[in-house]
Amino acid sequence: MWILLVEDEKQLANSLKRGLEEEGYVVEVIHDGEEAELEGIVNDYDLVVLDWRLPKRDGKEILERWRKEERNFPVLMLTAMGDLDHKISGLDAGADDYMSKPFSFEELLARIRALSRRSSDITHSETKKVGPIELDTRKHKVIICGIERTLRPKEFTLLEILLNEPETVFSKTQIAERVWGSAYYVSDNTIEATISTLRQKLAESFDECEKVYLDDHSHIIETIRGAGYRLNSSLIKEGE
Amino acid sequence: MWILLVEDEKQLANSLKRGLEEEGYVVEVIHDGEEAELEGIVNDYDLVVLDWRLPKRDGKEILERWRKEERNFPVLMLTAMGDLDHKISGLDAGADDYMSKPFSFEELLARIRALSRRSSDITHSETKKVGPIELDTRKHKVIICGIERTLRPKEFTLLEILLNEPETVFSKTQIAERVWGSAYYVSDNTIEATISTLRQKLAESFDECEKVYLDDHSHIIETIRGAGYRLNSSLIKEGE
DNA sequence: AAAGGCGAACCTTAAATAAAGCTTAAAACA
DNA sequence: TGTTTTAAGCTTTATTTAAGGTTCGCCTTT
Repeated sequence: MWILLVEDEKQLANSLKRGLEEEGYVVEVIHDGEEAELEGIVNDYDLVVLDWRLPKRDGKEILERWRKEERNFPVLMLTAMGDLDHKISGLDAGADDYMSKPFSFEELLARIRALSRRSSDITHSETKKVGPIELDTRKHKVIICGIERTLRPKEFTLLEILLNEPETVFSKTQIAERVWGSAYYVSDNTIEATISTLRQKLAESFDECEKVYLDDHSHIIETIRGAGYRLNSSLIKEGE
Repeated sequence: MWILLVEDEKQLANSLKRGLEEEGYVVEVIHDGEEAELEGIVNDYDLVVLDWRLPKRDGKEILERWRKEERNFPVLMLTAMGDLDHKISGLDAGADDYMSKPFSFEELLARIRALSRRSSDITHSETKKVGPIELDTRKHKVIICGIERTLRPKEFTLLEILLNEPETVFSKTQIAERVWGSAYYVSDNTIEATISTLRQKLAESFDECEKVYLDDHSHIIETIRGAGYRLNSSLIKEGE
């Protein structure tokens, strides 16, 4: 989760940054309106916290520019207490939520969580299907030839990634970042072990299947030596 | 079920809030028109109870603004006795029902139930039935194989959520938001404890049942580790 | 050009560790 | 008073680590 925090009061900005980082967010702080506008156009943040009163550019201008450029990240605006006109104009300009200063950090956190979930709910489709493998995110299950099977959380997310972009090879680093949140503390062996158990479960399901998709069911996830892993490509074509 | 109650008489507002919370609704009270307008734009309530005579903004302005923003929650307006003009203008502005003050709490409840039922056919019918489990929304009771049992508000709402979408796995966050109104001050343990007592009550009821649905009645609500909870799927198919 | 050897990358399994969830009673709330 | 939340110890399950085993590509040798 990558958050841009636009706030000119440096002390406030820093304490928020620290707090958010402790919660596991990646936070970039910008104190200045012009710079914020540019960064927002260039980068695709997951969420922006935007102070409404800023030097050089005010929040409204910035936000309108972003929306014109089709930057659709959720924006949480910070306004002065009781500043009603600004709140309304902010919502008109495309802000998704507002908070009046002063606010508690807990409340900020809650709203950030709510906003990021709201936007991810929309993009996340319910079921994902590639060939004979179907993933039901809502039920948290894989379905192979109609046979259901529950996976453990890490296995599930890993498979989800591979299914999302079949044909793509995912490196260990990419997998670590997307399943574990960071590549930093995850050893290669951890990933290998997870791949291994996932493969076994998939193979078992395919064994029960009437139609034969592959000679060797242990290769539903292919290893590309030195590069990473991907879904077996013959599976993709076959199933469609 | 998340209700916004906009009412400037603080004493009335508080007693209504308490009553509705005892019924298992999550209630947010706002005493002031301006703030109500904003909150209604930002949040997606399931229903709004809106006093028509308010300081700073009147009900009509607020409601018109909401409808312009495509906030389509049902709105129940509260008007002064005999105030016919306001009733008409309110219904024109997009209110779904009205009540004249003074009213009885029971009547308010009845209308809230009617409105929420109307707006989403699935969510709030009088009784809900999934397999052998039947829910009496009005009395806060579960009926299992004809045997009634009263649940506490939190237990009831939680079960209601699971019954509403059987097969779906609900995360702790989702449960917290829908039963407690917000996820951030509810600890995991609170949810676990509620699940635990709910499970025990359900198990006791199933024990008295002649027909056997499950081997182990403590698993009527299944845990999907790392993902959340859902109704036992074998129960669903069996009962239909 | 084939055979053999070597090292890096990868696999597998079980054991150790860590995390998630359960339950009960007691405290706090309303 | 009845309901909800917290706390603590406990159980279950998931994840990581560790160790030894494969496989593959590459380089050397013949």
